[in-house]
Amino acid sequence: MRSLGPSDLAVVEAMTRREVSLLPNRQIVGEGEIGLGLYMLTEGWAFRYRQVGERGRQIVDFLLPGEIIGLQASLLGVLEHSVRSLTSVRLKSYDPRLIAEAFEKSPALALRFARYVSAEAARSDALISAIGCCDAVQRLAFLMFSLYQRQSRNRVVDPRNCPFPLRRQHLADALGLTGAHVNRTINRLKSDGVVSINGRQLAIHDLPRLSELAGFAA
Amino acid sequence: MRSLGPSDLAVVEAMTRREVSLLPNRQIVGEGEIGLGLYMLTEGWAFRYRQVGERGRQIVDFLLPGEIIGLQASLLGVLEHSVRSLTSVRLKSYDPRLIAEAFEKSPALALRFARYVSAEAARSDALISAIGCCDAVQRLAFLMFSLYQRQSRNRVVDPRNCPFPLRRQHLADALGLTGAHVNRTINRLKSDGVVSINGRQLAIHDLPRLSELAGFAA
DNA sequence: CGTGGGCTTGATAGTCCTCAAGTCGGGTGG
DNA sequence: CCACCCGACTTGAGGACTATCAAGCCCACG
Repeated sequence: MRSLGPSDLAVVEAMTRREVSLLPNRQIVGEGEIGLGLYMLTEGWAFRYRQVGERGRQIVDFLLPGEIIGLQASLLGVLEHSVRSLTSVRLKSYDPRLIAEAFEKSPALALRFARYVSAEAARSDALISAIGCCDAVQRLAFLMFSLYQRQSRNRVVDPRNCPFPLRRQHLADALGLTGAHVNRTINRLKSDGVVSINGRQLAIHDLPRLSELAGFAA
Repeated sequence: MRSLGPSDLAVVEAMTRREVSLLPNRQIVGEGEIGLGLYMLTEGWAFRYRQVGERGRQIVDFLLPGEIIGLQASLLGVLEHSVRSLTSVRLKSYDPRLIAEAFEKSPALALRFARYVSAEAARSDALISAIGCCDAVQRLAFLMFSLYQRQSRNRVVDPRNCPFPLRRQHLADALGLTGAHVNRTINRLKSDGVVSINGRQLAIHDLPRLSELAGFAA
């Protein structure tokens, strides 16, 4: 993707508001919010989710540093999901009118936004496939591999020591499983020598195997 | 959404190619394709899906008349899924460069495309939630209700006689179930007086109940 | 040191899958 | 017009996978 020109950046600058920090597990945007929020996650992880019924929570995507929060909502004008911080995070806040402004004045920026939304959609589609067609081992492998790969795009990541701040319950809520079963499945992956989790780090012992289980053709 | 101006339509006109008809269950775009296709579905239904492993097929979305095929692929430049006709269809074909052209010359059109992709993404997210958190009855209710509602947006649809060209296997592949279990579940919905399927028509006997089961707050 | 949340583990049950056989209906050719 | 045929639908029995519930453990934290 081409980088943006000075005029594109000026559009962004004009709409930048302030920067805030949040503790883990705080609501960033949600169904209770007034108006639409538009943010960039400058540090830390977050996740997008939907409340299902009274007790069910479906995590739809994880958000990594550098990614945008609230783009879909700003485009559609309605809030179909909520976003929470997973770790401590730092957010840059923008005026949601930035979107409309970009489409009017900065085609390169608008195209970026559109591609960003498409990429999110592609991730959603991949998650649907994993949940719809795969068993617990494959689902976990899929999520672990995806998150490893997404982190690898921005910087070099040691597969044996990969940041992985998700708790069992996050994995469960993202993959349509229960915390208990996620745990059992992680044990199996560990005893099979594929991956292990220590604290908030993921250690990938057999990357080819993981990617194969994840459904990314070996 | 505001309607497009004459200059927007001119951009579309210039990129319009030809119109084609296809029989049911034909590949429209797929992993085997050369280049990216961009189409509008003028008549009939289609579905977007991903091949998972050797035998698994996950349907990610259904496409109704008036909807666009290949937008995500044209934006990202890669094909993450395939599209097939569900019924007989009629397609208008466009030059994929229409996308880039729109972003350069027609902000209103570009915004439309972006919103379209966002809406698709929102549907994907909703499907994730249904598959991840709901049992078979709720998943079926969700899909039936969604498709009824989408059709209702364009024209008046009789709930007792709603077009529904999906076979059991399509329902199964979309919802992460098997054809056999879809069938049993449909029987239960029928004996509970919620909906019934006759040929290619869906008859909704209890719309409030269906929407409640589907997770759309009663 | 007490406390609480997350993790771990076990027993049990339910949902859904697998496999397979039988039925139905629509299209085709004689 | 009827017999045939194939694909889709239907139904049943048994089994696999995962949920549910509950208890104990461990560690971080106050």
